[in-house]
Amino acid sequence: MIQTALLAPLNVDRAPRYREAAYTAIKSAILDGRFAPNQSLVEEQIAAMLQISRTPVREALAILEHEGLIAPRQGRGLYVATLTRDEFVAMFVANETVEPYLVRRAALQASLEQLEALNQAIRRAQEAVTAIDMVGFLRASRDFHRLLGEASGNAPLTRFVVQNEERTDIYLIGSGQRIEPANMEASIHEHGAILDALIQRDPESAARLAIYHAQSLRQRFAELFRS
Amino acid sequence: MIQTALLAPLNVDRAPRYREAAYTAIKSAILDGRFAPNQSLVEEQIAAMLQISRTPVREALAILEHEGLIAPRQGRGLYVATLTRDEFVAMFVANETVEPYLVRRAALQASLEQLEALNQAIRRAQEAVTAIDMVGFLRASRDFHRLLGEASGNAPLTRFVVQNEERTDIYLIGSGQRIEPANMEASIHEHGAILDALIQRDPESAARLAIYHAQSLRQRFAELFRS
DNA sequence: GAACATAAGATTGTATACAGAGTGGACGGA
DNA sequence: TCCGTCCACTCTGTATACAATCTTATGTTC
Repeated sequence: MIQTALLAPLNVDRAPRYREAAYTAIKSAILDGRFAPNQSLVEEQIAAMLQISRTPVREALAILEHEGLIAPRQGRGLYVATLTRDEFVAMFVANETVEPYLVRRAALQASLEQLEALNQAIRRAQEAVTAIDMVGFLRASRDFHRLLGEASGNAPLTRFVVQNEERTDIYLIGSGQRIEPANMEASIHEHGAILDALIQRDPESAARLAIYHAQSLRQRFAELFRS
Repeated sequence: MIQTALLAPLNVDRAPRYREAAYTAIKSAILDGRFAPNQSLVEEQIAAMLQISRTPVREALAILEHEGLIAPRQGRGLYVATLTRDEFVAMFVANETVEPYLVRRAALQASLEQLEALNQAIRRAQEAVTAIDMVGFLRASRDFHRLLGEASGNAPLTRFVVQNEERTDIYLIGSGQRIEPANMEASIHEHGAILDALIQRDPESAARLAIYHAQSLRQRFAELFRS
C-alpha cells in the first residue's frame, strides 16, 4: 500500500509550528479528496506520512474535529465527516442567509484589486471545468466566496461562509457524485453576474443575484441526494 | 497566590475525555471572568489546577485558539483574546445579519417547550439584573439566543451566533466595563417582545423586533468604546 | 460447522521527558 | 545611577513512553 501520494512530509523548517502545518496538510488532503469520507484517519499513519510525531497531529485533528470536518467513529477512530441531507441543506441555508449582506457590502467597498481577484477566481473555475477537474472547480468557487467575504470586510462572516462551503464540498467530493458540467457552467455564470453588479457598484442587484445563486446552488445539489 | 478558585480539579471519571472537560472548564473560566483578557494562560498551571497533565490541556487550548477565544501573545504564551473596536462591531453585524432568519424560522416552528425555555432564559436574565450579576445576565442572554437558534432548526447558524456572542461577552466582562442596569433592562424587554411575537406565530414582527434588538445592542455596546 | 471465549495486536488517550527559545534579573562597567 | 551583557529560569513545542480499550483472529467446545 503506497501512501506516499496522500501526504507529503512536512519540511517546514520549524518556524511555523508543526501543528499548523499538519492542520493545513490534513485539511488539504480532505478537500482534495485524498482522504475520502468514512475513511479512517489513523494518527500514527498520518504522523509517519508527515514525518513528525503524533503530538502535533493530534492537536491538528482535535481542531478539525471541532470544526466538524472529521468526526469520531462509533467506538474508535476518526473519519472524514459526512453530512446527512438535512445538515447539507442547513449549510446552504446558512450561506443563503449571509451572502446577500456580503455582496451588498462588497458592492459598496470592494477595491479594484479585490474585483480583479474575484475575476481571476472565476477564470480558474472555468479552466477547471474545461479540464474536467471537479476538485479544482470547487476550490475556485470557494475562493470566489472567500474573496467576496473579504471584500465585505466582515471576517467572522467570511470565515463562516467558507467553513460551510468546505463541509459541503467535502461531501460532494467524497460521495463520488459527479457534478454536471452544465451545472458548473451555470454556477460560473452566476458568479460572473454577481461580479458585474459589484463592478457597477449596484448593491441591490448584487444581493438579488446572490440570493438567486444561493438558491440555485441549493437546488442543484439537493438533487444529488435523490440518486 | 491561591488559585483554587480559578479552576476546580476535574473529577470526570475518565469516560468523557479530559480534553473535552478541560475545554469546557477553561472556556467557562473565561466566560465567567475568572480569566481576564490579556491574562497569560500557562499550560502547566492550568494542568495543575485541573490535576491532569499538559497534553489534554494543550489540545483544549489549541481548539480555543482556533475559535478565537484565546490568542498567542507576541513571542510567547497564550492570553484571553481581546477585540479591537472593529472586530467587536463585526461580531454584532454578523449576528444582525443572521438573527432575523433565526427568529422567522423560530416563529414558524418553535415547540411549546422551546418557547417555555426562552421564557425561562428571560427570567434568569431578569434575576441576574436584580442580583447585579453582569456575568449571569450575559450568560442568560446567550442562552436566549442559543435557544432561539435551536428553535430555528439551523445548527450552523446557531453555533455561529453563540460563538460571536461569547467573544463579545468575553470582551465586555474582561474590559471591566459595567453595563448600565437600564441597558440590561432594555435588552430583556426586547427579548420579551421577540418571544411574544414567536408566541403569536408572527414571523415578520419577530424579524423586525430582532433587527431592532440587534441594532440596539450594537449601539449600546459601541458606546462603551468611547469611554 | 457455528458460536463463544480468550488472547494478541492495533490504536487511542494521557503522562512524562527533552530540547529550544524567550524573559527577567543580577552583576559589572561606564 | 544607568545601561548592557550574560546567565538562569520559565515556558512552549515536540517526541516518546505507558496504560487502557477496542478489534480481530484463533481456538475450543457444543
